[in-house]
This record gives sequence, C-alpha cells and structure tokens, in this order.
Amino acid sequence: MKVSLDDVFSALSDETRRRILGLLASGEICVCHIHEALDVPQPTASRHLAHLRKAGLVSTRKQGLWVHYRLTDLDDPAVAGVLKSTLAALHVNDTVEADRKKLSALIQVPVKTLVKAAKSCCC
Amino acid sequence: MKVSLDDVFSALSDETRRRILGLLASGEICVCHIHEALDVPQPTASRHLAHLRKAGLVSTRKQGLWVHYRLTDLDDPAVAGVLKSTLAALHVNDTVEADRKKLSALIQVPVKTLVKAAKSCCC
DNA sequence: CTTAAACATTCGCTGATGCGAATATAGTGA
DNA sequence: TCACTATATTCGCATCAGCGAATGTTTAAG
Repeated sequence: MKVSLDDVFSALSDETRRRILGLLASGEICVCHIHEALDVPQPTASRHLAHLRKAGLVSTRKQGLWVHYRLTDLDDPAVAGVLKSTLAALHVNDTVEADRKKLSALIQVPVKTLVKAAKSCCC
Repeated sequence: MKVSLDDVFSALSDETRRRILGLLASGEICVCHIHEALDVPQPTASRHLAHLRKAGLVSTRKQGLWVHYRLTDLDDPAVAGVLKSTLAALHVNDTVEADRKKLSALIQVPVKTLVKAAKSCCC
C-alpha cells in the first residue's frame, strides 16, 4: 500500500486522530474501546478511524461484531520514521497518558503493560 | 518558545510548506530565493513562511531588505524528532529535489553542496 | 523627498474539514 | 424472523485554510 506524505500529515494534524494513534501504539484495540477511552461519540471515532485508514496508517481485523484496529506495518521507511517519531512525541503527552489510563480500566490491562508495549513500538 | 504538536502537524500538512522546509534543510535562505525556487507568487511564499513561523519551525534574520529564513533549533526533543524524520522523508522527494536544483542555480551553489548540508541536518 | 525593491498583510472567494444527529449495514442470538 | 449490538456512512451546517489580487510596510539608494 502506497502512503503519501500529504495523507499522513493531514491525518496527523488532528488531535483526536493522534490520540487514537497514541492508544494503538500499545497494540490492537476495537472501536468501542477507542471511543470509550477517548470519550467521543462512536460515529466520531469511526470517522477518524476511516481517515487514518485512508492514510494507510492503520489496518483492521474483523472478528464477529468487533473490528480491531492496529498500526500498519509501513513499507516506506521515510513514512515509518515520521510515524515512529510522532508516536514517541505522543508517548510523553498528558492527554494520551489519560486516555491510556482509561483504556487500562476498560480492557483490564495494567497501565504499566500498555506503556511498555507502546515504548517497544516507538522508543 | 513552546511548540504545539497541533501547530507543527498543521504546518507540515501542506506540500508547499514541506517544500520550503526541504530547501531550508540546506541552510539559511531569503524569501525571494524561496519563492523563485518554488515558482510560487511572493505573497504565497510569505504566507506559508508566516505559518511555519507561527508553528515555531523556522526563524528569521533581517539584513537590509532581505529576510533570511532558517530552521529553528528546537528545544523540545519530541518535536525535533518529528521534524528530523520529516526532513529525512523530504530528502528523498522528487519535488524537493527539483526545487533544490532550481535553488542551486539561483544562489550559485552546487547541488552537491546543498545535498550534503541537508543530509547533515537530518540524516 | 521620491522611487524602487523585498516582504508582509488583507480581502473576497472557494473548497475542504469537523461535528452532531440521524440513518444504514452487518453480525449474533433468541 | 426479530431484536440487539457494533460499526460505518450520510446530511446539513459552521468553520477553517489556501489562493489570487491588491495593498501596506520597511529599507535602501539616488
């Protein structure tokens, strides 16, 4: 899949989408957990996820009613570098930290585990 | 100077601005050379430069009639990382390469020298 | 003081973007 | 089949962003 810098930066230029990426750095998450952790309406989460999908930054896996989103393993090393540094920047972000805490409660996984996963993904 | 991710990504989400950054990776350039190398109207270049300035990504130095723009030396390592990876991505970009060639002719500096400077700035 | 050059800013317009609300689609189970 | 849940899409609206054209500002030179 080809990924344009235009699409990538347009995707990254919205805070809600960056918050979603910040969560996905810890691993696969389904839509309902994303919209609950971020405390945004479900259609809003879905629209932003569609945007990220269109930019090629996230991929999906369907399992029954649920759709699990994850970060795409990017071919282009240049784009991958941009995403990696962005995730690193998000890793030290207050909002993302709060989102992570909410997600932790939702999926019953310790914050510590989420942080570790996110770190090994970007730092 | 504080730099927000919102401002940074909104600045990076426009191709003209990325082209400008691609040129500035080689060092200080004045507005007239930027708008000529990019072949865009002077007010357009000026507006985009203002946007980059507002995002904290570029700084200026006034010398007589000329205003020289350069990449800001960013304090925040997270933002610096994003910029660096972006410049690295631009370094292998066809449009930026063509712009560099044009700039080379304008300021009478070999492309090779510009490339070397840009590389030492981001790669 | 006048002219000119280099930049910056404003204005009017148009196209893109985000949001809430409503609606559609798809899978699951009774 | 019917109801329910998870997800996606559409619509109408308001806001934002970029562009071309025109204008303003600053500095230098004659």
